Amino acid sequence: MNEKRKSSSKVRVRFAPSPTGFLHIGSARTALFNWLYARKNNGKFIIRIEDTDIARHQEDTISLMLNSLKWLGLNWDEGPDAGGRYSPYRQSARVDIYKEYTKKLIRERKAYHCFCSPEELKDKREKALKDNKFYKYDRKCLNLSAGEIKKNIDLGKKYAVRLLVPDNKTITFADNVYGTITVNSSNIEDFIIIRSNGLPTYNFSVAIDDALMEISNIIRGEDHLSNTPKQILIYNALNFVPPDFTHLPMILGSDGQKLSKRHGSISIESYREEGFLPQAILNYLALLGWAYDEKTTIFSASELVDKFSLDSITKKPAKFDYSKLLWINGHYIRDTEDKKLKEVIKKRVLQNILSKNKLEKIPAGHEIVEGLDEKIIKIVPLVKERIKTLSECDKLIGPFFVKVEYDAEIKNHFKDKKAFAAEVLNKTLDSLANTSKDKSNFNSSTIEHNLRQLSDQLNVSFRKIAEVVRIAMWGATISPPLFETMEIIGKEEAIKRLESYKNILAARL
RNA sequence: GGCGCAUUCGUCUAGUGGUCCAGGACAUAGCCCUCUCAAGGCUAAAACAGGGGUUCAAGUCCCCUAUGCGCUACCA
Repeated sequence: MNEKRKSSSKVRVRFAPSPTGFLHIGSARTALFNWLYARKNNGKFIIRIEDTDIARHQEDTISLMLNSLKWLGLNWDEGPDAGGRYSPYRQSARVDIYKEYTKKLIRERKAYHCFCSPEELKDKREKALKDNKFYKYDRKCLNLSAGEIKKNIDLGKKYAVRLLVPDNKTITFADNVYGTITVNSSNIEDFIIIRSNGLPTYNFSVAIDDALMEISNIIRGEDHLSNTPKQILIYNALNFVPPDFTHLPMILGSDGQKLSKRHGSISIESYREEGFLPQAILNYLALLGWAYDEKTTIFSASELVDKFSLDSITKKPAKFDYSKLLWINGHYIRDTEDKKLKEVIKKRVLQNILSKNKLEKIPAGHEIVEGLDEKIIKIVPLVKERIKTLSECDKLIGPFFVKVEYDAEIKNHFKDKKAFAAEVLNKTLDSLANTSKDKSNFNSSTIEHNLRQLSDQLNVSFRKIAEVVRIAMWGATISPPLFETMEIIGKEEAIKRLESYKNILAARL
């Protein structure tokens, strides 16, 4: 057994989730910072699964998390699926290692058997709490003789193993973010390192694995700051050299409370479904607790790698600001090449628009999925700067693919101006009928030209004319640019829609 | 209760003793552009938690208070 971490200067960092659910915002930020540090320093990024709590363990969440990580573009060099020379990368497969070290600690009298039952301990703790007293394990089992221990074990009594924490020693470590942290060991009880089921507790397994896997830098959430002294105690007991520590400020909900489901979506997966781009999420997450300079807010992944530094991480917990994420996502949507956007949008059209509308609702010619690419590539430039998420896009472009629906409000839109609206529709239909049968004549500029003429002719502002046509065309007061939209829909369908709305008006006249 | 950590516009932040009547971004408001909605451009409003020190000089250093958060589990 190698007792000391090799003093190599190689950067090795890890992301160590416990498989209890989706990858959420906070974990993703931790993963990102580890990844950035590894890539920046030509180091290794390692994934380790901390699955020592059988009760909370959910096997299927492992692949869910790994998929989210992949989707974000955070690739790893060693991990449960990738292997590596420090495998296995799952704590459940490393219990023999922990047992080995436990034996050693017991042999050296740095740890001891504890036969106290969880109920007994709980009672003591609650009593202390009730009396407003400081509670610490009373070391009832510390001085059991070898014979007593053997007898208990032979009797089949369950036991846990506790670390013997030295009294009144100063534990100090330098955190890259929070500076020098000092704790007196007397404030730490002899905490359990092995549960009565034989599995290690977090602080024990994490310290051993980080040491054995030669992790050079630990980058994790601030909630672990108070755990660090305990882990240092373990490093010391085992003669391991502690790594470099960096604790990241927490990410909180808008109310300053711990980010949770109450605050809306917290899993990366749900952001993906909502239509956020991975680079937008990465960019936003990087800005939570880190800043490069006084003005830059947009960073590509490679710029982040290039500019990232542990020194510029802030201490203050950050509130998650959904509207800023939205803005960044909108930026990246605008920034994406049309061709690439077309692919993502196409997927969503097939999944969310065409599949959710029954065939009979889709007008003739629109159920055909061929020609979809050509159509979407024309739509992309019309919508890319008006959407902040892809799910907004779904809503905006629906009528390109599916029959328009006019709801009650839209049907009533022209209340006392029905005659005017009807006139606009009639004149527009006329001019469409008069234009050559040649379909190439049905393009945005001639459409616009005709409508502008109509505006002059009726002496009505152009926007009022456009409003009528828009509502007929889109069943909504907002739409992508009208004339380009009509060109994409095609003359035949455009005429149909003008007539449908005309009939609605007629019915109400 | 004990221990630890934090505190600059509503939000994310810049700021490492003078260059800060505190800079940027999101959000908000107004104007411009405009076929709607956006996008874009311009402008506005908006902060050093409070109190004591140290210093010629404090957002920046020290102390106290307040508030918030974390740990205090046979969770991680």
